[in-house]
Amino acid sequence: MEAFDTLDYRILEVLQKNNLTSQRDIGNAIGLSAPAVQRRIVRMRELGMISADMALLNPELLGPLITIIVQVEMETDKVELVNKTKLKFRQTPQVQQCYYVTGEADFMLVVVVHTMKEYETLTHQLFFNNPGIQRFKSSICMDIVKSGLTLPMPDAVVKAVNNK
Amino acid sequence: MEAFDTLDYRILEVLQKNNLTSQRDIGNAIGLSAPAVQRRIVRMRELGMISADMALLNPELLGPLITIIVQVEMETDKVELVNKTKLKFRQTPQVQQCYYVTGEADFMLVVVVHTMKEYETLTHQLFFNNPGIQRFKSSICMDIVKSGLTLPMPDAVVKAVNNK
DNA sequence: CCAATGTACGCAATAAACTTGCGCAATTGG
DNA sequence: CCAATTGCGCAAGTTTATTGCGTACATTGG
Repeated sequence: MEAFDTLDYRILEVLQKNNLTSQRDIGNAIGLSAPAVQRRIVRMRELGMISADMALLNPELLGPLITIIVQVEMETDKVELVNKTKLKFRQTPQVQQCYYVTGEADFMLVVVVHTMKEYETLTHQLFFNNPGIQRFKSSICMDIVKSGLTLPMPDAVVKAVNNK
Repeated sequence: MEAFDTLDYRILEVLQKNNLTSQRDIGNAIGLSAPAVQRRIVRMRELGMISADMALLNPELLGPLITIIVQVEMETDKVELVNKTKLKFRQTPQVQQCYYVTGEADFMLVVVVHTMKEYETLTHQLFFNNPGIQRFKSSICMDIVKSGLTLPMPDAVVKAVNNK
């Protein structure tokens, strides 16, 4: 009742690549009926294993967009201040991703804006107006070589599929 | 025939958040019939505006996963070598995202692995075995504060929706 | 100015996919 | 050994997606 089994992972593997795959097709691929697949998917949604279903858009066609990787360094590591900063990043639409990391920088951000002017405004909002932030370094993206949020499946699943 | 209009962008805005939204619901939201929405979606898929449809999985529940941000610095900027390196990154499943950027580093990678041992093996494959790579810096992710690939809509669209 | 063309729409019908009820088999626990 | 639980497949029911068709509107060319 608690955990997920290999069949679940194989369903996830498919949905992660294409969540419009019909339950019938998934069923055929893994040896289950469509309703069985459906019930597993519902369950995985309820348990939060599948957290969202989204369409991936093409940045090239959506208009001129600038992607910037920002490394943010904080003055102190006060928990309260860090949490407040996290919240701010989370709430900012232009911040596509935010990682709290070890090393020199404290945060790594992936920011998407329409213009450099918008980015400048954003830096004021996020960094200059924030007392806890010491420094930030921007790396402009010239090429999105690869983009995705695909996660690797547990080793056991990978093996099971390869041995088929 | 060529471009996209405001209605298209509003459809994209919805699908980007939840691509399981029914065409009827989208239609009601923007004042179109379901078939009209359907035809626009088909067209946007054909033109590559919608490049994929995927389920987002929960890293916490999928098992122990380690996310690492890697900054890669190359020795030379020879086009040939850069392209070869891009290809290698693109083909590596553990590389979730790869950005070719300006600044100190040449590449920014988001890497996801099951164990540090796997990461060590990966660094050998990707970096030590690659003559063009001078140095790389790893930042271990302690918290995925925000994750997504949502793109901002053209300003005109945003305004149009807010004024409704 | 008026036809001809193309494009996008809505409605209605069809097709496909999802969802649910039900009975059965396998496993688990008393 | 029996009752309870779990997950399955099948078949029916429901919703959603897709397609055919006629119409409206804008653009173009005579």
